[in-house]
Amino acid sequence: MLEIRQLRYVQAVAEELHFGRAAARLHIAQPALSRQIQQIEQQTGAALFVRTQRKVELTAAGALMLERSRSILRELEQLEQDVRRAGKGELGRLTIGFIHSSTYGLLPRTLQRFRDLYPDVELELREMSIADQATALGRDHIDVGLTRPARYAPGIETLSIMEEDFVVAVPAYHALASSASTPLARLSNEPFILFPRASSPLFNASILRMCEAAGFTPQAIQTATQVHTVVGLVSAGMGVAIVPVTAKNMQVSGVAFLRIQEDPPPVSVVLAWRTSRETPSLRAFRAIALTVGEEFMAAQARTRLRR
Amino acid sequence: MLEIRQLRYVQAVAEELHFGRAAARLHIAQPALSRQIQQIEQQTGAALFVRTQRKVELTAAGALMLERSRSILRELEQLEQDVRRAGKGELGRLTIGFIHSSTYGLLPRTLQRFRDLYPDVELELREMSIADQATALGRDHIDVGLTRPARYAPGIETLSIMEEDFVVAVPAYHALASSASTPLARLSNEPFILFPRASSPLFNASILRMCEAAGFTPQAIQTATQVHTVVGLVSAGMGVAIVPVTAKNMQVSGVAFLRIQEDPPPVSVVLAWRTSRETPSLRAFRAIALTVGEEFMAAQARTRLRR
DNA sequence: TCTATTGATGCCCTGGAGGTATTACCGATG
DNA sequence: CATCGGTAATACCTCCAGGGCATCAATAGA
Repeated sequence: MLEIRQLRYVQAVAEELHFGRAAARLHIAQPALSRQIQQIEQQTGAALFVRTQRKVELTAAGALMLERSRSILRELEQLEQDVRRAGKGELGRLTIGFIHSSTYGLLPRTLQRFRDLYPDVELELREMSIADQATALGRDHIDVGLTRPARYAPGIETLSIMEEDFVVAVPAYHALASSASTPLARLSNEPFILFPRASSPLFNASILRMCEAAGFTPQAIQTATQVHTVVGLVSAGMGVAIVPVTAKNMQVSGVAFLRIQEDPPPVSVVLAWRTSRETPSLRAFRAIALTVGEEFMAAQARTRLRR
Repeated sequence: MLEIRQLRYVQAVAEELHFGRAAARLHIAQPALSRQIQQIEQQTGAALFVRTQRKVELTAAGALMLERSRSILRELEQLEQDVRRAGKGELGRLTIGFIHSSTYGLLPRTLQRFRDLYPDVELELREMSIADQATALGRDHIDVGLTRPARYAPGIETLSIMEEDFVVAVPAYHALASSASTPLARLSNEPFILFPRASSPLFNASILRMCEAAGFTPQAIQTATQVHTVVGLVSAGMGVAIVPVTAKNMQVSGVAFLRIQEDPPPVSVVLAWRTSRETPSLRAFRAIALTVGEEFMAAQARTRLRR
């Protein structure tokens, strides 16, 4: 089979139409080039050049080979570049699972920054519940999940990229609505909108635990899986709720958010991925998500200090 | 730059996912392959394979390289084949000039046979006068001309591919129309349709010469450049003419053709081309045109014998 | 713990690509 | 017409990168 070297030599001679100059351009001596061309001609059985003593001319076969060689050499160069970029994670495809609540801030900012830095990595986005992401990771349906801590199968690695505080959400007309913060105990007799234990075990357990620490068990009047549904129900006046602070970004009117004076443990947003499917793009995505998470937390801290 | 060998090695390992088997397939030893792959990875800075002790897996960069390598290797193989074919004249493009009279038999049959044998040579056809072909050859506008003997510039080679007899054409109602042949002297008082000396010097001179040998000078009542126009005028009853025998194939009714008893020298059809632009396709075309010409002459001879 | 498998490493060898010197060929030039 | 200049081809030698063989290292499985 033809070698790349041979294509480059043919190209040089065909373009210079002069063995000496072509050899100089290739940084080899003229006899070596002459021999290589001869060998190619022998190998293909086709005369590529007509060497009359005073000039070199292309034959039809030579012209064909020049044209095609150029194209192959271009492709090869492109391939090498692309492999290099793929190795650095600048090229490829990343399928990202994410929970709905991350669409309010964390996800869009991460995506924007990632696209700026790695414009040639195709991103595919899939909104999925925490549980669905766990199984999707196991089946390689997604490369990475933007999700919450949970029990993952072995081989799944997680990285906490941000912790967010819980806040209390009350209807705008509620007596507490104008306060900046409240002890949890003040809510002991309020009707609660809670997360169902089955589908949102993390939120459910965290909230029950903090209420119990405050000395009461919240009375559920309704449950809802997604944070934004819960906030919607609060806005409709059905009751109060404890939600992660990102809920503030959801643009639901008629709801006031209050800091919890007991400072209960925050809830994490994590990235989850399969260790064996680590790719450079994934590493890059992790790094970016982490810094974005840190920025969000810094913003949270500033807000807290201002009050 | 990447070498073809490297692409083939990557492809083999990527497809086998096993260094030992891949090496066997490449007819080299496993250590050599391991080293080559390492070198490629170092050269591109991208990990192509993940070697866990029990199995080999592709990375994203490796998958990319596999796919693109396949395509480049295919192209390269195709290139080598095509160059080989171009060298044998089975591929390329041939621009052919031809005189109008060759369209009745010689040209179509040559083209048909050439296309059968060399289906991948593109043929471009240009009807041109003898003089135009001479200049077109000098300017490389055509690769070969199907024409008549003439004075060509130096560097133009010609090959006679067939000789055709002259015959006499008379209107169907003419007294001679039912004869198979005639001596030229019988035409001494007929009105003649002749070829103009300026644009058809060969026919003009040949006809004048044979008439003079028969003892008379033909009386021109009209001149016309193309054979089929001349025959048309004969059919219209304007006079008689001396034309090459191919005129019989022109499907003009109301004309009778007679052999000339003096057997004057025939006229040639020649191929003309520029020596320096000799290509394999051109050689192939010459060979085919020559055999077709011989077949036509054999057919002429048979016809002559039958009478 | 031992064995089998498989990729990596060390060391040597060789073919072929490349270099230098030279030749062969031809056109130009006085 | 002899000579010179330019150019591709040839002869011969060198050297190195790709390849082979032997072996190691790491891990899974019995």
